[in-house]
Amino acid sequence: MATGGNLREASRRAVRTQLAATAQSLFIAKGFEETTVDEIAAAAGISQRSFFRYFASKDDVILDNLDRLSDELAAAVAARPADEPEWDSLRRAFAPMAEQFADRECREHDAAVQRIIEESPQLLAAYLQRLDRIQQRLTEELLARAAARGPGRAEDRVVMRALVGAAFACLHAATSQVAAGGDPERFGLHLDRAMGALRPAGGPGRVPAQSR
Amino acid sequence: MATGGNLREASRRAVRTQLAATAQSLFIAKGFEETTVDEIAAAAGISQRSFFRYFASKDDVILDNLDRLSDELAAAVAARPADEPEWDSLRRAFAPMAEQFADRECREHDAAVQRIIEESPQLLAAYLQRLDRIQQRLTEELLARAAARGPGRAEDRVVMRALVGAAFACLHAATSQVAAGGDPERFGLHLDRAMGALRPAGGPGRVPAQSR
DNA sequence: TCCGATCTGTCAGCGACTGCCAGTCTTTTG
DNA sequence: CAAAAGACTGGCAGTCGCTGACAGATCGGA
Repeated sequence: MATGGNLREASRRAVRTQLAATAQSLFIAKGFEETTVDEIAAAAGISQRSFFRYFASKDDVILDNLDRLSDELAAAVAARPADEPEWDSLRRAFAPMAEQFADRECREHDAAVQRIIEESPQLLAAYLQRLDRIQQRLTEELLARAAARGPGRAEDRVVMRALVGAAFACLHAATSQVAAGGDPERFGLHLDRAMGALRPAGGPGRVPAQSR
Repeated sequence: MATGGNLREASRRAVRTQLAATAQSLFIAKGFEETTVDEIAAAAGISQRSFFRYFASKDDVILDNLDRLSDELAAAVAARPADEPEWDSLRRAFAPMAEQFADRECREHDAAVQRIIEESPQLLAAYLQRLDRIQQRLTEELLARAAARGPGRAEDRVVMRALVGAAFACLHAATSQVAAGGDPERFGLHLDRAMGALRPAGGPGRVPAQSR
């Protein structure tokens, strides 16, 4: 049960990685929508049917990283002190992404992937929808955190959702800038500037209760 | 060129409206993804091929209102004084949508449509992508407005994009709340609370230059 | 009345995606 | 070691969204 399952699991992951790499180079060469699943499968030496056993959809080849990102962000937010302003917790949770863009190796690759995403309306749509799901998850998490701290003002789901959405708007703005030809090295700078400009007021950074 | 084209145009619009109504009732009854284009076309008494002559895609039956919304928002923003803080201009531009939700007639219908959108991942994805395009448009518009006013700090595309995205996050949060079973009448209230809580600081509401 | 523009349905086809079946290969078990 | 169990694969057929091409119907204007 130990080695057997892990070996299978590892093999599966290896094929997935190889498949994703093959697909990405095809996308860069021909464009996302101009590349058929048959071509990807043929280039990887498997059948189309098997492709869909590794990825649930053509989009998934590019976007499955977001599932990992969702877990990382949720963990990063959970690791922050409960009394920290939500905006700062989100900003810190985004930090690893900025570090990744600082790495000269990943930088060009990630920018290329982002360019693929933003060049295809279909992919961009799927991308935004996944970001939306991540926002929902983080909203619930922050909501629970706030409720655990002070059971007085728990009902601000809308404001919390907007706050998380605003933070992701900063992230998306910085990412788009990089994809649109901006220097990838400045990603962290863009993110900091945007999140600094939009930081909600109210004391030293707490989200204000407002109009109640 | 006057009446002829208009008559044709009017007829086309009428068919579109009828088609959209037929499709929406089917979506409400069976769900979006469980309803095929063939069924919609049959229910409307036309061929599938003709359906695609009126709507570019199945999504379009639900989402083509967004094109009109895009124009309305752009016009509303353009009508605001150039020296008004961007956040306030956006807030005012959103006002007509709140009024529409105040109308008891449209309220239930719009909430139902929004529920259809949020219940289908595919539709939600397309919806978010269209919102993204509207944001891009408004960003460029506000950017041009800022550049025309003071040619000093024109290059803040990222911050401006984040600002517009944050405003739409407030809009989306309020809309989702309504779709998720919240009282549609409170839409304007939710929107105001969210936009009040996230209003960027810096003087009386101007977006701060920050870290420069 | 006839001409041309427009609208329509039919058909054929592509691409993403799925269910089903059969064959292969590996792992487990008696 | 052989047999049963299970995972992985390819092929086939079919659905659904969507598109191009063709031909017939319809309608407005000359």
